[in-house]
Amino acid sequence: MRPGLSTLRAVPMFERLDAGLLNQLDAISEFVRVDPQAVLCVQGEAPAVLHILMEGQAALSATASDGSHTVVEVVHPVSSFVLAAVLTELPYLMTATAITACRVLTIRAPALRALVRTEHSMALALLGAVSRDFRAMVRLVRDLKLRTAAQRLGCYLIALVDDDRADNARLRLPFEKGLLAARLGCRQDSLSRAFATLREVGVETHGLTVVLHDISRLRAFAMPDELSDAPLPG
Amino acid sequence: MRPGLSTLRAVPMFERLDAGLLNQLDAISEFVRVDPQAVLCVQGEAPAVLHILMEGQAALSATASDGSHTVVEVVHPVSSFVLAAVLTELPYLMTATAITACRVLTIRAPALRALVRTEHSMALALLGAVSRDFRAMVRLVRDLKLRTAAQRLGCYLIALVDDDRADNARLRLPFEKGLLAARLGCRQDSLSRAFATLREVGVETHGLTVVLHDISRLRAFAMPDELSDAPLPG
DNA sequence: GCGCGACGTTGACGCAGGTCAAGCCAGGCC
DNA sequence: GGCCTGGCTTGACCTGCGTCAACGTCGCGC
Repeated sequence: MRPGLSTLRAVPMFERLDAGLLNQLDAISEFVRVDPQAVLCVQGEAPAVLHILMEGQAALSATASDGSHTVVEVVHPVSSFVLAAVLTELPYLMTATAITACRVLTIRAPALRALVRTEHSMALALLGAVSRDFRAMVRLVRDLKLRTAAQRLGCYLIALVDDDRADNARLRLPFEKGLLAARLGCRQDSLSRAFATLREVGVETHGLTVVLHDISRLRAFAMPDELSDAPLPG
Repeated sequence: MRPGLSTLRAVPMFERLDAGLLNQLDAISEFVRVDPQAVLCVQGEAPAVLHILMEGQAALSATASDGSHTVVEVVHPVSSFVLAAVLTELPYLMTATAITACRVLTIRAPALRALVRTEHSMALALLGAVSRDFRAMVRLVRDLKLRTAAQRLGCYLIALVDDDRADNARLRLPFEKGLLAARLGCRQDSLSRAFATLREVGVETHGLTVVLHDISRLRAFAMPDELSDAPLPG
């Protein structure tokens, strides 16, 4: 099914494009439903389409030749993935799997590349998108090397609080802890231990609801970045 | 000092640009010598210039607010760094330090962004460059999570061998082991142990010269990627 | 020759986090 | 009610690697 202009305009990297271009995009796109556990693309294959996740959650994971694998990123709406592979025409570096039921916008790679080549505004839009993706990866590397799982969890919780000034908050995790663990780059067991560690800095959990009793203490423990590129999606 | 067209053409991402554009680039660039230990840009500052390393080695490192820091990448000629920061106009995520004496091409950020906005071919050139950078970061994350230091070292050594078919080789490390350790994302101590581990799969070292007695065994141990985006620079 | 410093190696130790297994709790179904 | 299943937690254990310290080696200036 064609996505239509309103759907395309809901994609941040396309929001500045004019209607003519959106129509061209519409002509090379499909808007599809995807079942949980479905595989959207496979590491090592040549990129056929650009994916933009509109609803649901997907995991990007890498597999080594001995079969061990790791979740590199959890994608939330609305954001694209495998953009760099599509632009360079090089094989996907990761396998994308739907975690929940998803709605995904797929854009045919060769046609998209043609559009980039002819349309300057499209090139600029994608340039911004890849640059932001790149920075997200740099942050990820930095997080993995400089922070413990408990600190990463702390940063995540702090980012979930709307009010910057509040010193305590009650919030609800947007998804199951297994998925949260993947997002934070650790196993579920370790996430459990991380929550246990955070209890000492005033974090209380009951299922998916979390109470932060002392955000400044939590902040001192987790050392979140002063500034982030973009609001955290979930 | 102005770099001149021949220098600009030596930069892979600029090699396809026409002379007019290169002249415009030349007008907004400087070609500078940098002493070892000099700081090229500082994490958290707004990006003033794009850097392109023409000679020497530089380290990109990230620092947490508690002062701990880590080398994210070692840059080799000829490649740019902090491109994404320049394009998004967001603060540098890393600090760049010259490891050896370097020659660096710097391009003023606002003028470069203006050029990107008006010149389609420039936008395309940078789009390719950021995409490749992005993929390099994905590989880095995957390496950190799926391979041990010894395996990373093994992959590195295998990549240094010119002849794919050879089953043994003698080679010389292109720089000191301390720097190699940074490149592989570990301390020098761990690199030493990694070399010790590789002895069991037929790797012999004498100072900077390394002898690989059984590349297929080494390959089985390190599990290098079948395909790489680009030849390894060093 | 001597001392000295840079580089490199090795051993002892600690910590973060992966793995495995057991246990706990809640919901759904019979 | 009993039972199963799936999410979550906990404990025991192990491994990879960072840290610290000691030591070997090479090259340099004296």
